[in-house]
Amino acid sequence: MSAEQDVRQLRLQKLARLRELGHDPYLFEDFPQSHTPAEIHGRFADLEGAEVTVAGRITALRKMGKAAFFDLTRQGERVQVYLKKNDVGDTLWNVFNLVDIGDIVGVRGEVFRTKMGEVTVHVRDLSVLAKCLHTLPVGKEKEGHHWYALTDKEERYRRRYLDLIANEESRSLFVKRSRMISVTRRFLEERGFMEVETPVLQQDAGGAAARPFETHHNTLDLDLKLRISLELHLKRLIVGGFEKVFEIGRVFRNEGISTRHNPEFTMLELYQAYAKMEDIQALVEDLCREIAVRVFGSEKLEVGGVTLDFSKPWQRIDMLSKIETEAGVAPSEFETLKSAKAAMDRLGLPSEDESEVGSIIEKIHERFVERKLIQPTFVENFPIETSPLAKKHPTNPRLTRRFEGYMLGREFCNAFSELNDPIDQRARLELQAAQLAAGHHEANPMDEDFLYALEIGMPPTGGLGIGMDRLAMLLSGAETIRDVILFPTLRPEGRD
RNA sequence: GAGCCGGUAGCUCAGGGGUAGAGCAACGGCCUUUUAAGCCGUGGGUCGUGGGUUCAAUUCCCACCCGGCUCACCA
Repeated sequence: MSAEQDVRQLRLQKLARLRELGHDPYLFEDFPQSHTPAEIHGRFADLEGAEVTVAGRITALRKMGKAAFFDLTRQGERVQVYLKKNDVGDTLWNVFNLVDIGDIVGVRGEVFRTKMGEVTVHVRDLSVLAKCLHTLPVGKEKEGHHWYALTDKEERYRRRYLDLIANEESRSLFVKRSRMISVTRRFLEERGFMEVETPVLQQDAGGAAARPFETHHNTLDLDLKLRISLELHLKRLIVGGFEKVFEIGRVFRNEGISTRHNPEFTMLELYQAYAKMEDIQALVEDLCREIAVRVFGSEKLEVGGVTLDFSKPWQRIDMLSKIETEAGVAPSEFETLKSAKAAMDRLGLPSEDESEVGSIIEKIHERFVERKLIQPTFVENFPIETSPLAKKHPTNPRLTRRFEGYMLGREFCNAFSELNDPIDQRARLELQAAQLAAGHHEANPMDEDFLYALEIGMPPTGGLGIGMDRLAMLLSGAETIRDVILFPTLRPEGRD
């Protein structure tokens, strides 16, 4: 007996026998519970001898003739249950003998402590609430050491429900991710931000440098794209008079998949009227500290051997100055395309396809600076060519009032004082549209309605975008973005 | 897209040109305070898919599929 299909047949037979005994698991609609496993342990002094009800999945089963112990696991918490034939009678004993590891059961019984000292529920009644028809990869565990957990990454991603059952670290990571987003939402609401929802389906997807997914509306016979950012609609709302808005939503980018990229991911964007870049920096500092404290319990987080310190102001660095110290390229070398390409050649980076100084600056920054930004850091003064929606720097028209946030050598946010000059914005979008027409799939399309909105008048505004998956990854120490996305995008399993 | 690594029982893995092994899980038996429960016994595999070489391929070769990592892409 081992082929998984045989196990399934056998368990279906057990299910049939349960029904013959008048115990149909699928007739139960609820199971009120008096305590969680953690409460039973934590309040043992009060509960000893008292009756409790608790339900969960059976994750271990130790039968000993006419008695048995089993573990019930619920929401990552575990409690041991003891059952013996004399206490429950023949019928319930027969029911119990049709139970397997993986089944979901509810029990009623009194709390006691075993000879070995473990707090345990002594069963008087037991209800099978769902049969598990397959062998469950639960593994075993003692003193924090695990045996035989589900480790195959492909299986964990494709069948996340098994991963969540088998790997407590995975379960708790997704709880943390959820709390991060919850804390973020509350943080913004407390500061007067209003949450809004803007269209996912758009005729032209702009606001970021990315290639969109394409789809089609049948009735309208209209080709549509999935959004690549939230930016342009949120700024329309600032024009409309909402002064603090945010959206936490899915965006879609039709690009390669890697440990840091999933085609769909969760973006937070917020816009605050009458605020500038520095105000947004303070907000990011406050938000990260809030998340660190309220989700992870401290202003200082141990991640991958590093202590991330959110208790003090972040370091601010100038992009070009840092490139000079880390890569040895002087700001003056970025004055012409020719000298910038020469600098790239000197650093061993391919320069043939480069047509803009700004792009070269960012590539050198990514290659030589980014990975060194371990503690929370803001990089300021991005080149104008790669920042088509940001206000110009007041004294250097080749730079913008834009910054990105980094920690652990990775980017996680992007923000700027928003460009609200409709004439300048038109010129920059025309340049983008020309690049798009020339085959740069990631360039921004022209958006006449957005420009019309700016012509109505947008107050000076600070904006921010945070990749919430990236942030979850960084703060939790996850190795890949797939570990913080419940169902990451994978190729379909080949039926070959 | 390129390179490297991997895919063997439900899970975690070993093996290796001659019809495949372990632990856990499963099945049968014993066991009324166990906890990686224990003891005795049993079954379980298209070795990712398809070709090729060979008397013989799970093993060697080629192609493909899926995954992982690194790089590229991500202005």
